[in-house]
Amino acid sequence: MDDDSTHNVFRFFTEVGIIAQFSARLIEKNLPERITHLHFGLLGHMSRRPDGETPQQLAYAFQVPKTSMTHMIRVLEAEGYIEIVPNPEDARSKLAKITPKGGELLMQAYAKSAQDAATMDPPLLIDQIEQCLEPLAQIRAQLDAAR
Amino acid sequence: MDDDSTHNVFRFFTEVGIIAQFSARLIEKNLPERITHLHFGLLGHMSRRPDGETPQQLAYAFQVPKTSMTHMIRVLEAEGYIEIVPNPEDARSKLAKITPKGGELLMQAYAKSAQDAATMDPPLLIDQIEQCLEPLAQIRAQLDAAR
DNA sequence: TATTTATAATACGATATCGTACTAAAGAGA
DNA sequence: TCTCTTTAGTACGATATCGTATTATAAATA
Repeated sequence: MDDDSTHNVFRFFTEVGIIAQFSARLIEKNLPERITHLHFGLLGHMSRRPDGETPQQLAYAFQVPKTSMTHMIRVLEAEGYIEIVPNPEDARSKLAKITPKGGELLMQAYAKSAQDAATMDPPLLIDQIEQCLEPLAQIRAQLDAAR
Repeated sequence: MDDDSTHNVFRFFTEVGIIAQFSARLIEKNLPERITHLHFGLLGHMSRRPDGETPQQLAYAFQVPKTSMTHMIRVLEAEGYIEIVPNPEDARSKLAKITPKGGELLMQAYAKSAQDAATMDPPLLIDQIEQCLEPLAQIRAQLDAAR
């Protein structure tokens, strides 16, 4: 890889890192006290998997250590946004599933954040966002395959 | 903003969040124990500002609370990667400057991470990365202006 | 089957994050 | 100059992160 490409890769990571910070703030502004953007992501993930997922799978999907995931799902369970049930296929394991209250939180935070995003000043650059979407998805898939 | 655009904005934030996680791991793999990708970012930032910056400016630039920045620069100082000197223009304030040892760390971590990035399998999608770079920079600038 | 090895989750402890309250200096206005 | 207000940084405490070691179960193999 030549120096120019290397430089661009680092610039890319820098921009992505800053934008990720901004989006985290945008969403957390519309979430209750102890709930972070990662919890929000977890709820969205689970809402698409009604049979539940194991803590292991969730840790892998969100790229955090297992112990961190243990803590996160405990917070979500303590607040009633998910329930944790035994895994019928493996007695060592568990399944985390979103509850109706969790679904409520997800939808409301989504709606409020969408409203915030829609009323930003200066306005969000929707064209640029849509232009990035496919390449970003490809890059993410590639990084995922490389680990 | 229509439902479709809203959906795309959230998808965009999701992809960006996951890629940011990956890039953080990529870099932290080549950093010493207590040093994170944010410290790496701080060193890069300071290397472009030889006169130093105040903790306040750094907290703003990296979108973290002042108290978090206090802690981060303390770690960097304790390890000798930066030095903290009084701000000659304001006795309440300080200036953080990168040291030669910090410059060393920055360069070595950069070189190692570049090497890792260049040898990934499957290989990094340089074309897609370069294709995103300008729109991402515009989106970041817009988010910056909106806060 | 009995034993060994591998895996899922967690307990625990060290460190990091970040909100609130505080101190000290700067800047504004009488 | 003498308040009054604002601002830069930090102490402190509650909670979060994450590495290491541990427990329980599953899977592999003798």
